[in-house]
Amino acid sequence: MALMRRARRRDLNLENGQSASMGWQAQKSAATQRRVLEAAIACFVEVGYARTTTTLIAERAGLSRGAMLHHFPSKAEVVKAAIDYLHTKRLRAFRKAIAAIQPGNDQVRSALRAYWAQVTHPLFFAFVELKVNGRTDPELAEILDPAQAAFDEEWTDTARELFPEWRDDPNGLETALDLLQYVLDGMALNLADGRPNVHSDRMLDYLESRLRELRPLVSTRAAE
Amino acid sequence: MALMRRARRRDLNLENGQSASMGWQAQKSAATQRRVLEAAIACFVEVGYARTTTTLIAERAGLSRGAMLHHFPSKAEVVKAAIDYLHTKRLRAFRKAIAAIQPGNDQVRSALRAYWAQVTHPLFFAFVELKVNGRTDPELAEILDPAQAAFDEEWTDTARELFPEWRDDPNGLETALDLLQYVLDGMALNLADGRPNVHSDRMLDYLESRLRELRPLVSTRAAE
DNA sequence: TCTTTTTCAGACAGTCCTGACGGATTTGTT
DNA sequence: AACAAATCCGTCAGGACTGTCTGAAAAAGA
Repeated sequence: MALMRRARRRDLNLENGQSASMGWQAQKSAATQRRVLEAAIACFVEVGYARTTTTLIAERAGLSRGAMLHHFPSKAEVVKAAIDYLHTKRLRAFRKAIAAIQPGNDQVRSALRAYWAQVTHPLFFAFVELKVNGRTDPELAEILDPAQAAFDEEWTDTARELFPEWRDDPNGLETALDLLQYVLDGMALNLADGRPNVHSDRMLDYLESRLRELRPLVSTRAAE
Repeated sequence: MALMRRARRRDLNLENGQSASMGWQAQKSAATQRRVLEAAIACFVEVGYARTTTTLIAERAGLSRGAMLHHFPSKAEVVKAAIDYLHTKRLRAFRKAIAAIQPGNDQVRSALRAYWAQVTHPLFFAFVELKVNGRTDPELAEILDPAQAAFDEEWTDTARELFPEWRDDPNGLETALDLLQYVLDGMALNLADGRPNVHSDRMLDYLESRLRELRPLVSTRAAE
């Protein structure tokens, strides 16, 4: 039984759609834990990582601190779980956005917009908070780095699938991906508020042209 | 006299080269204050803004907390003064780098490298710390925003001077400047450690080509 | 030399956060 | 119904940080 509880807790971090399979009261536990994690992430976004206290998280989750500390015995555990949760959430949103890209449509533009949406999403701010604080917090970096690496890998794999014509020019593909990432990250950080403006619109157009330019010519280019 | 002290303190924040003009013992005071501010900035870089405590700053400056609180009556004042100090320091370093660019040399490359040096400098991490924490700390943002704006303005003015041939294409110039800033900021953040690698080198080359491309043709282009 | 001002150091109270504990309530099982 | 376990809550001591206070040392002026 204690074994099942542990398993249950693992499940939450990886998936959160399957609540029917287990008929226990554990559902409530899982729901509570999810509430806590979402509250934690919301705190990262709204008050910053540094000022996120266990009191604040519990309050926001509609829970007492004691109750929260029952599910997550220490603050570090909450943070770790929240990072995993955030990571899967970002990845899921990203996959969804990518899956919506049809081969018939303008793939470059779609991928660009998908990444841009990714980066202007509030969750990205949470990630930035963690990343910046991770620079001076080795313990945090240790949790964060794998997540970041997994996200990057997923992204490049997806890109390779989406643009098979780039297969023979890995250097060009890497350049394009780096360019995309750097520009959008830099833009997201400088825009502070996620609102698009004249700078971001112009830069997105410009960037789109450059990516098109970097892309090898496809033999049958019906989309362009 | 108390009036002079105040004036003296102002002077430090704006300039710190002129210690000969005032023959007072105030020099020691100025030196101490400078030590404090440099210690504060070093703390931002090394342990992050959030974990920077007055105790840590004083310790690092080789001072007692009481002594420090004599010069800066509260932590907020230290932070404010440190930001001003950091700002002038970055600006000075930047001006120096720009001034070294000769019309005869490759101006695009030089300007690019100057900005890149700017962004890989430790002081940039301090700025990032402040910027990110400013997102959720209005009081900090209030101090930071003017400094950032001044820096940007200085940078664009310098660029306008340096590249007069861009006068008739303000949109192109803005695009180029935005591109430069976004790419390098994004790169600096993703590289965490300031070390250049294959990604940064490749991107710098690519970026240089794009900037050249954006630049209007100069009638007498001896430098190219 | 004596006085005044400035600079520096240590000690103090007040506040906040964390983690631990004991008890109450709810849920699942027999 | 009765018992066991899980879930939840309030309180506590310990530690850290900030800001204020008092007093000593050093420098300037008379």
